[in-house]
Amino acid sequence: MDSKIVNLRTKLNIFKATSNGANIADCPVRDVMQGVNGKWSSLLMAALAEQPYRFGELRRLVPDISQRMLTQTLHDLQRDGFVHREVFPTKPPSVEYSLTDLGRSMFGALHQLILWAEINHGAVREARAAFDAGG
Amino acid sequence: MDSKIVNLRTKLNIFKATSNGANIADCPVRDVMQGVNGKWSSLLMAALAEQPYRFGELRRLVPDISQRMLTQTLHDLQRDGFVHREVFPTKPPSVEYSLTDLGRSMFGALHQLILWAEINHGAVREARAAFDAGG
DNA sequence: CAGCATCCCTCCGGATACTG
DNA sequence: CAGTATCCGGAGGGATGCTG
Repeated sequence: MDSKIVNLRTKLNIFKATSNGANIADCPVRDVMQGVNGKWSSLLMAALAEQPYRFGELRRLVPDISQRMLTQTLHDLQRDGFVHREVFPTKPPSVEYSLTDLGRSMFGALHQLILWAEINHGAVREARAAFDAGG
Repeated sequence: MDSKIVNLRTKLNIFKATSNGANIADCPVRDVMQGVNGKWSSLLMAALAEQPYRFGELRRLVPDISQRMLTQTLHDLQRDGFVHREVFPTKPPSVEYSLTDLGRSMFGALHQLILWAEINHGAVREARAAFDAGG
């Protein structure tokens, strides 16, 4: 048993949240994970980790995101301090999105998960197939 | 610009998915992230990374999860090959859940994000407060 | 170009009651 | 103890149309 993990649970109250009148924000994991939880968040983080992009460019990069969800997800990422939004008063106006320092820091961790997903994608698919086949 | 990340996008088609007739499973990030995306998945992974637990123990560890969601999330994690489910034919029966090798491997990456969340929770909350206050 | 507003619907997930 | 079954409200998210 990894003592670091036990310490993590004990010290940070990973599991305690809304019970006993506490707010969900008291649980760092749940609170911060909500940023990653969105259907598009990690995808947009990966895109902006590459380089800054404008609104329309992001739409083209992620063809099947609706403009509503793009707006909303970028807004949420901005609110969490991960994304910086810069408006250039050109005509027509253009808006550029980029990662903040906090965003880059967060993506450093998220990146590990993305790399893992790429490497082990096949294993996960096989596990699913086996599960669906035999039980 | 990090060439590794550019390579990631190009090579793995992070952003392409359901367009041009492809399945979402063609995008490793989206496909695997769905496991993490669940409201309870990462929490249960963290719990089981600590040690194997039985159904009722998990309920007590995560007081505000409904038994429906606990069943369903464990089922999904099992299907993805992250969690092993072992039934002991005792009376009354007991079921133990533990991480598989694949699950432990995945949690290695997820753990980075959890640690990040703990360390930077304050920064995220401050960013939100600032955003909500001034825009 | 970069969005906000509106409508609408799916499905996530909670509450409750019942089984092996 | 460890689940299934059913009902149901609300958030998530798509489609469309309009603005600065």
